[in-house]
Amino acid sequence: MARMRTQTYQIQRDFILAKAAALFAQRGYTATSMNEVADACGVSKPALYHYVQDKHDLLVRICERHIARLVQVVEEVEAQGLAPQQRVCVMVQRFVAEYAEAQNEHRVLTEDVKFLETDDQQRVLDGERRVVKAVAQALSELRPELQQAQLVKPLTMLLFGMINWMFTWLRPGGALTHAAVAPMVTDLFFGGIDAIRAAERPAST
Amino acid sequence: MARMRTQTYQIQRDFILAKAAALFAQRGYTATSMNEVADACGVSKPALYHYVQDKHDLLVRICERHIARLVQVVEEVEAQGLAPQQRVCVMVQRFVAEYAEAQNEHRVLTEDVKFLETDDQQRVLDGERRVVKAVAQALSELRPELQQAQLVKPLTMLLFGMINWMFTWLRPGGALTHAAVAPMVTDLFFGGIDAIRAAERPAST
DNA sequence: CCTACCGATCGGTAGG
DNA sequence: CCTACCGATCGGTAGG
Repeated sequence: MARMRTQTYQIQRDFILAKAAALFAQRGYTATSMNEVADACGVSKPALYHYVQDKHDLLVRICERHIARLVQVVEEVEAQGLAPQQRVCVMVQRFVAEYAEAQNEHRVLTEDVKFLETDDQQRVLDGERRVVKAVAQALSELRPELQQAQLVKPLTMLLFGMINWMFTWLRPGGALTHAAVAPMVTDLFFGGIDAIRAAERPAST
Repeated sequence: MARMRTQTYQIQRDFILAKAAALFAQRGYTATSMNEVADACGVSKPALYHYVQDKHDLLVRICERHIARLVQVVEEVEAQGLAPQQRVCVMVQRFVAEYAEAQNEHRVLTEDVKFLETDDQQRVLDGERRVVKAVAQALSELRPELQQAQLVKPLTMLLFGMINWMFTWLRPGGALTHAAVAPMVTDLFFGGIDAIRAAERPAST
C-alpha cells in the first residue's frame, strides 16, 4: 500500500535524523561527512539521499523538529492555565525532560545553528524566542516590578542558562537525573529572585 | 636584536590567534579554512604556517591560553584569602570579566573543544576542572550540609550554566553589560541556595 | 540502489 | 648560513 510505504519512509527518515543528530552532536556538523551518516544508518549514500535532500536538509530537519517540540510544550503548558510561578516550574520540568530524551538534538540546536541558512536559522530563532517569551511572560506576571526594572529578560536568560548548560555536565545514566535537577533549578531561581535588588538593574536606555 | 625579533614574533602570533578565534567562534573550527585565517590576518598562508604548526595547533593555543587565564584568576582570588561567599562572588565577577574581553575564545573553548586531540583535550579539561573545583570548594566551606547532601557539584554547575550561557544572549555593546550581570548571578544564586531542600537531593549512591 | 565518478576546495608544503 | 616570507601547486578528500 502507498500508506504503508509512506509510513515506512517516515520511520526510516526519523531513524536517519536520529543517527545524524548523534553524529553531529559528537563530531560537529561540518566535520561529519555524509558517508559517515550513511554508514551509521547502514545504508548507501545514494539511499541516504533518498530520504534527505542534502546535508543541509538534515540539519534543518533536526533543528526544526527539536524546537517545534519545545514550542509545543510551551503551548500545552500555557493551555493549562496555571499560576505564573507554577507555570514556570512546569515548563522548566518539561523542557528538561525534552532535553533528556533528545540530548543529541539539543546539542545540535545549540552548537550547529550557525550553519543554517538565513531563512531556516530565522525560523529556528523564532521558535526559541517563542519559548523564552513564555517564561518571561510568566515572570512579568509574577513580579511586575522586575518588568519595570528591565530585569525580566536577563533573569529569564539566567534561568535558561542553568538548564541549557546541563548537557555539558549531566551524564546520561548517572546517579543524578535530569528530572532531579529541574526542581533544584526552579527552587534556586524563585528563592533567589528576591535577592536581586533594584540597585543592580542595568542602566535605563 | 634577537630579543626584538622574538617579541615581534610573539605579537604577530597573538594577533593571529585572536583573528583565528574570531573566525572559529563565528563559523566553527572545521568550517574555517586556513586560507580564511591567513586572509583575515593579512598574511600569506606560508607566512601563517611560520607562526603556527598547523590548524590544530591554532585551536590548542586558543583554548589553552583562555583556560590558563581562568585558572590564573582562580589562583589569584584564592590567594586573597576571602571568606567563601565573597570568594565565589569575586570569582564570578572575574570570570565574567574574562568572558567579556575574550568572547571569541570563550565560544571556541565551549564549542570546539571536541576537535582537540585526546592529550590536548585532557589538559584543557583539567583546567576546567580546576576552575569548577575552586567554586565547589568555596561552596562546601560555606554550607557543609550541601556537601553532605551531594548538592555542591550540581549547584556549582548551575552557577556556571548561568555565566557560561551568557555569550548566547548578552550582545557586546548593548545596554546590559557583563559587569552588570555578574552581581545579579551571585545574588540570585546565594539568595536561592536556602530554597534547595534536602528532600530534593539526588538518590544517594 | 550500487559502483564509479565529477567540480571544488581542503590542509599543508614544494622550490626560489 | 640564517630568517622571513611569496607564488604556485602538491596529494587527498569533501559533498553530491
